[in-house]
This record gives sequence, C-alpha cells and structure tokens, in this order.
Amino acid sequence: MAKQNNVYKDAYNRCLALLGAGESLPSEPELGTTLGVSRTTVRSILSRMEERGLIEWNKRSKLVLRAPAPDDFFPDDETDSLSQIIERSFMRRLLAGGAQAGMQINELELAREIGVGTTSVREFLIRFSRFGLIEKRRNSHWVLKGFTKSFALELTEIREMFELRSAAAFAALAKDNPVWTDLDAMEQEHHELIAAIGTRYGEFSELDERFHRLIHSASHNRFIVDFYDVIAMIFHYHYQWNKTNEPGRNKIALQEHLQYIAALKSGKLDQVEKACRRHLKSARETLLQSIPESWQ
Amino acid sequence: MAKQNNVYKDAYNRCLALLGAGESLPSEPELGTTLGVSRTTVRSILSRMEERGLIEWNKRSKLVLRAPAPDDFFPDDETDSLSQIIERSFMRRLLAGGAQAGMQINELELAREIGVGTTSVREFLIRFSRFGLIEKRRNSHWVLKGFTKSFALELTEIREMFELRSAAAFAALAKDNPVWTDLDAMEQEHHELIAAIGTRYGEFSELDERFHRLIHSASHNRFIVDFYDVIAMIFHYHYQWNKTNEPGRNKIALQEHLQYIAALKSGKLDQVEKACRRHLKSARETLLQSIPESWQ
DNA sequence: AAAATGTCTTTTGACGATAAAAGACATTAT
DNA sequence: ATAATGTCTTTTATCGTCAAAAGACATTTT
Repeated sequence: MAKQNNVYKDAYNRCLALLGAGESLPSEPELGTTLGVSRTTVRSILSRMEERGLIEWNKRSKLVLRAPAPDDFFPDDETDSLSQIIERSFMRRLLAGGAQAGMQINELELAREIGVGTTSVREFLIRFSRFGLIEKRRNSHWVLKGFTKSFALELTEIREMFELRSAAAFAALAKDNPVWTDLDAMEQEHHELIAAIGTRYGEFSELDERFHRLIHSASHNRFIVDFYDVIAMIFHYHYQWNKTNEPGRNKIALQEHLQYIAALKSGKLDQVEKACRRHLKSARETLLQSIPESWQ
Repeated sequence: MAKQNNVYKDAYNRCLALLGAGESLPSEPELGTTLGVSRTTVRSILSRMEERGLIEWNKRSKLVLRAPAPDDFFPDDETDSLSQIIERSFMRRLLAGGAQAGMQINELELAREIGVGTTSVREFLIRFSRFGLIEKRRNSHWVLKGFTKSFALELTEIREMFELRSAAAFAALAKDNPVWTDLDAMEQEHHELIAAIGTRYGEFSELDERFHRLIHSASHNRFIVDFYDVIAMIFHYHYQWNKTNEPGRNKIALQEHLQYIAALKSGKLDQVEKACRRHLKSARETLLQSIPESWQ
C-alpha cells in the first residue's frame, strides 16, 4: 500500500457530525474549508455517504436522509496519521522504562516493530530530534539522550526565559487588542473548570496549553512560539504518565493561572513577573517529580 | 543509483594528506578513528591506494610508496553529501532574490531541478524547517516565510537572550576549568588575525563561530547550544551574501571579541554584559543591513 | 591476551513507483 | 457574473528495493 486514506476517513467521521444539524449539506468548497481537506476528498466523502444511504446527492442538492448510526463511523485507529502512530508508539517505549540514556535507536527495527516503512520512521526521527531527546550520529544510528532530570531542567530554563518575556509583552499590549477578549473568555473557562474540578480535571491539559500559547503569541517571535511545541509535547506525555493527585494538582495550577491573569490585566510588570514565576516554578516541580529517580 | 559513495571519496581525499608524513600508515581501526569512518570504508580506501600504487599493502604493513599527485584526488564535487548539495542549491535560490515571502515550495520540482530523489528533498525540508524560514501545510506544500527583516529581528532577539545568559555562566566558571585555556588560545588567534586582517579576513567567519559556540557551551543547556546551529547557518550565508567592506567589519568584530574576552576574564558581570551587548548589537546591525529593502 | 585482520551480516541513505490527496481548468448552474 | 460542479493533472505520503557504510564475530598476528 502506498498511502493510507486516513485523511479521508478522519474527515468522513467529522463530516458525519454535520449531518444531524441541517436539512442539507453546504457546497463542496464550503465543506472542504470546514473539514480542512480538498474538494477531491470532499467528493469521496459525499460518494460514500450516498452509497450508505445517508444523503441523496444530485449536483448541488445534498439532502440528508438519516442521522448517522454508530456503525457509520470508521474505527478510530483507521483515522490516525502514520506520524501520530509512530509518535505514540515511540513515546510508549520511551516512557515504558526500558529506555536508558545512551541507548541506540535502530530505524529498521523500529519500522519493523511498528509495522511501517523505514522512510516514515526516518522522517519522524528527524522531526522529533528538535525535542532534544535524541541525537543523530552521522551515517549511523540515533542515540537516545533520555528523559532525565537534566533534560527537564534545561527545558524549563528556556520555558521560563521565554514565558517571562512573553508575559511582559502581553501585559504591555494595548487594551483594545483582541487578545484581551480571548483572555477574558479563558478566565471564565478557568472558573467553570475549577467549579467542576472533581469530574472535569481531565480537561485541564488542553486549557493549560491554550492559555500558555496565548501568552507566548504576544512575543511575536516565531522561535518562542515554536518552542512551545516542545513544551506541549513533553507535558502532554507527562500528564499521561503522572496521574498522582491529578485533580488537586490541576486545581492549584488553575488558581495560579487566575492570579497570573489578574496580574496581566493589572498591567503591573512586577506582579506579572511574580505570578508567572510562581506558576512556572510549580509546573517545573511537578515535571521533576514525575521523573523516576533511577533515570537520575 | 541507491547511494553515492561520497563518504568513501571524501575520506580517501583526507587520507591522501596523511601519506606524506610517515613511512607507513597506522592500523585500520586507528585510521577509521582519525578519518571518522568505519573499518569497511578504511579498507576500501586502502584497496584503491594499493591499486593506484600509492602504498604497498600486506596485512599490517602499509608502506607508503610515493606522495600523492593532484590527480590522485577525487574531484571536490564528488565528495559532498547529498544534504549539503541540496542545502546549497536551496539557499542559492532563496538568496538569489526571486524568493518572495508566501511563495510555495514544491518538493517534486525542487528534486527534479537539483537532480535528486524526492525523499532526500523532503528530509532536507523537514530538517531545514527548524530555522524558521519555511512552514509546512499539512498534506500539502511548504510555504516560504522569507528572509525578512522581522526574521532577522526575531533571530537576534533569541540570540541575545541566550548569549547574555551563557556569557554570565561562562564568567562564573572556576578558573581551573579547561574552557579558560581554550579562551586564551582563541584570544591569541584573534590578535594574529587582526595583525593580518588585510589578507586573512576570510578566516573571521570560522573563528567567530568557534568563539560564540565556546561561550554558548557554558550554558550547559542543549536548547541554547542547538540554537547556535540556526545562527551559524544564517550567518554563514549572510557572510557569503554581504561582502561590503568585509575586512573593516571583521576587524571591528574581532576587537569587540577581545573586549568581550577581557570582560569574561575579569569576572565582572556588568562588564561582561556590556561587552556582550555591544558586540551583539553590531552583529545585528550588520545582519539587518544585508537584507534588501525590497524584502521589507 | 590484546589488538589487528579477514569475512560476513545488518543498517543506513537514496531512489523509483504508486495510491491518496491536492489542485487546476473547463463547463454548468443560479 | 459569480459560484459550484465535473474532469483531469500534479503533488504528496509511503513503500519496497539496493548499494554504501557500519558493525559484529571469528581468526590471525605480535
């Protein structure tokens, strides 16, 4: 097989959600924009929907015949992109413990075990290398540097530099800048999540990422903005890894965010710095706690 | 063709330089270490040297028969790695002017024009993306962000943050740390280069990179150290691009380095900061001047 | 016995091929 | 005349393949 049609399958599943709403579907270009795919893929989706009796399709008219049933959806594991599959598989091995610093990474072996071609694994490793966890030996294997304490410290050092600077830039933005509206909306979301933290604590991770990305965007610096990808990646897996007292930790973080937001709104730089430092310090400590002692 | 044997050719050329010196060559493993290649490649090199009558090879004895002649060397363009070829070719187009921000980058077209496979071009673009000059649209083309003024400003902003921090860490290192010896040697090199700046100004670029990398290494932070790759890459092509008053500019930079070195040795943090700031400011201005107005 | 050599196996680097997905252009509908 | 559709071309994502290069192991030399 040359290429999986997961883009089509994923877009098809997302398109099923649009069926309930109206009486008929919008035009092909509009659907393409909504789903983030080309018209070619939209037309494949519409073809299948017609075949499965979900819609009646005749040129511009796309009448919805019935609501989608559970078995209309493609299975979740068929909608993942290859790079997601490889990333998950790779991170599972990395965090599963057996991964010692200095270990060699074998492209061919990885590809065989995951069941994909070597090209995809190579490309993944090249993209992954910017996270600072692996390193290439010229004309030879990759070396695992390990998810160690010093990795976490180096990562958070940069994070703190970048976020302090971004926060200061944010606080200095004119009050008519649309980011303040975004911040207000997020503040509201924080209150709602704290109120229901007992059941909704799992939603913290996503809100946390959106909040910090908003602040970093104020730096107007692509290197700072891009670096948040590294942080988000590490924290994403860290959250999956360390579940001890998750609701409690998340509630504290949310409260720190609220103080941080208040400081930003006040426009007082010393308060912004203080609130930012406090929050980043506890984020760092949480990250450090999740690294097993054995990895030093 | 599956793979070029440029590793072998490059190592062969470098190995020819070792022939003049002694009466016979060292062992295969030792040669491998010296040349940075495997024993397999070393043995291919020795085979060819024997065929060409350069050495007499019998097991451990590798007697040198004659000094290498100019036509013993492989042509320079056969010793470059594919990624170097692609990088040069890509940067030439980028700096040749026709490259407007927002332009699409076509993998297939690039591959055809350079005369290489698409896989190599894809891998190059993925690696290159960390320089912040291009961006990928999912399932689609790459977009050129352009070598613009704002790119230069974002790059130098990070550079200044990282280098100020590294310089402070450097100045605080214990006096018995081996980096001080390296710094002394480099100071000497600076004096020598300034004395002969009229003819040797072309050597500045390499010394500049070594000097700044030494300082960054004191940060003990992989993200700071790795970021110097981005700076080095941009300045490498910038130096090739902007040749106006090169000896003069380089002399000034060398003198700034000397003040910077003196400040580091003094251990006085305020002086280090001042010298570092002054040098980075003039480096930034030189970079900005080389960006054509038309690129805004 | 420690290191070097001879021989063989495995992995990396790079290519062409192919289905999926994007995109271009002419035609048709409102 | 603007936008949507039908049709066709081009590009991207991924694979299998193969030579170059690395690496492993047995054998030989000092």
